[in-house]
This record gives sequence, structure tokens and C-alpha cells, in this order.
Amino acid sequence: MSDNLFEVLAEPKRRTILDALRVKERTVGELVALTSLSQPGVSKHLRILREAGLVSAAKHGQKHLYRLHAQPLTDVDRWLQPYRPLWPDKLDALERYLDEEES
Amino acid sequence: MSDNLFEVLAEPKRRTILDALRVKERTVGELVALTSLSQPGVSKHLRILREAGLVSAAKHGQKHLYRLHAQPLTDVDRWLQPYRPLWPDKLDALERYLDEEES
DNA sequence: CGGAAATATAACCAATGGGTAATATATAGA
DNA sequence: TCTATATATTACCCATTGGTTATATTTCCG
Repeated sequence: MSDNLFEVLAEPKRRTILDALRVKERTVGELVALTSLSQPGVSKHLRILREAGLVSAAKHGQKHLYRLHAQPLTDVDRWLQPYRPLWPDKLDALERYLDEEES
Repeated sequence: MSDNLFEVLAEPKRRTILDALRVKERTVGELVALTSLSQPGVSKHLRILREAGLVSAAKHGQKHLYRLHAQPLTDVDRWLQPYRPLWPDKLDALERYLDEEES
């Protein structure tokens, strides 16, 4: 399966689902409405997200309430870490600007 | 093509290439050695990375020196942003521990 | 100039993935 | 109990992708 977290996140609809769950818990039906996917389509994505540990479901009667678990995203954050000092952020731009002023 | 940065990063060998370029610039031949891919395989990945703005090449004679550009990764960082307050980090764990001490 | 070296592109293939319709399963409610 | 609702799973299809081999292109060097 998708042993790779980046692959899980690569699928746009899955990020849409995560973004939706970030706000609050949702049932599958609600996610279907939010993603304009078929119900099986959403269930398929939810399975992959579950297996990645990014969401979990709680059965409330016939409804399944899905909840976000952000923890695995720390892996992405950690991968990003060594790149952070390399990208030019606004502060760096300001520094360069000031450096040029001096000369 | 791959209009999606996450998709570009989803491929493990591409991350290997980025990680290698993070250390220093490399020629295609060097990357072939580092990735245990065929030369065309590496060139294909490099093209995708180029189109994503993550690397650029400088011709030095017959050799092409590839260099990393971390800037597009800020997009990933920005996507991650709203999730950060949600994942339980070590500090939070410490806080919880201390809270329990009090009671 | 002619061959070797470095890289890119083209052509092709097998595997994967995301989508859907159809079906199974479980629960709510009359 | 029977039907409707909510979700999951299965089966299938088409497009994409990552890999390779073969070929083109450029540059170096004898």
C-alpha cells in the first residue's frame, strides 16, 4: 500500500478531506458533499488516511464520525527541517536590502 | 504534468536527489551513482524537479551541475502551518505532565 | 576530424491509482 | 420484521507514472 506519507498527501482530495477535518469532525456523508466525490470514493480515501494514521473513525449509530490526527504530519515537518535555513524568507530579503543600502 | 508539489515530493528517489543536492551541487552522473537509477531515469526526475522549480542546472562543458532551490518548499510549510497547533509535541506532553502534578 | 563522454529525449511497457457502479453490511426507525 | 439510511468493499476501467532501452545532441580531447 501507500507506505509513504507524501504519497498520501499528494492526492488533492485527500488534502481537502484533511482540511475539512481540521475544522471539526465530519461524517462520511458530509465529506462526500464537501469533496464532490462519490461515497465509495470518499470511503476509499478515508481508508488510506486511516492507514496512514491521519484520521480515525468513531461509530455513532450508522454514522461514522471521522476525526483528524495531525501527529504523522510531524514526519513531513521533520523532513522539511534541514531545508528551512535554505529558503529565502522575507527577513533574508530585508537583510539583503539593508546590506545594499550600506554599500 | 505534475502541477502538484506534493506529487513531486511523493517519489522517494526525487527526495533522495533533493537531499543529495542539499549538501552540495551535483552532476547528473553523480546523482546516478547516488540513486542507483539509470541515467535516463535520473534525467527524467531532474526534469520534473526543474519544472517544479526545485532545482536548476548550469552547464559546465558537457557536465550539468544541478543546484537545489528550496523556495517552493515554503508551499508545503505553509500548508502544514494550520496543522502545527494540532499535533502533540514534546512541550505539550510536558505541560500535561505538570498539570497532573498540580492536581 | 573522429571517437568517447555526459546528458537529454523518445518510445515503450508493466504496475499503480483514482474513479465509478454494483454489492455487502450494519443500524435506525416505522 | 421490513425498509431506508450510512458506510465499506468489490470489481472493473482508464490514465498516469516510473522504469528501461535505444537514440539524439553536445562537448571534450587525441
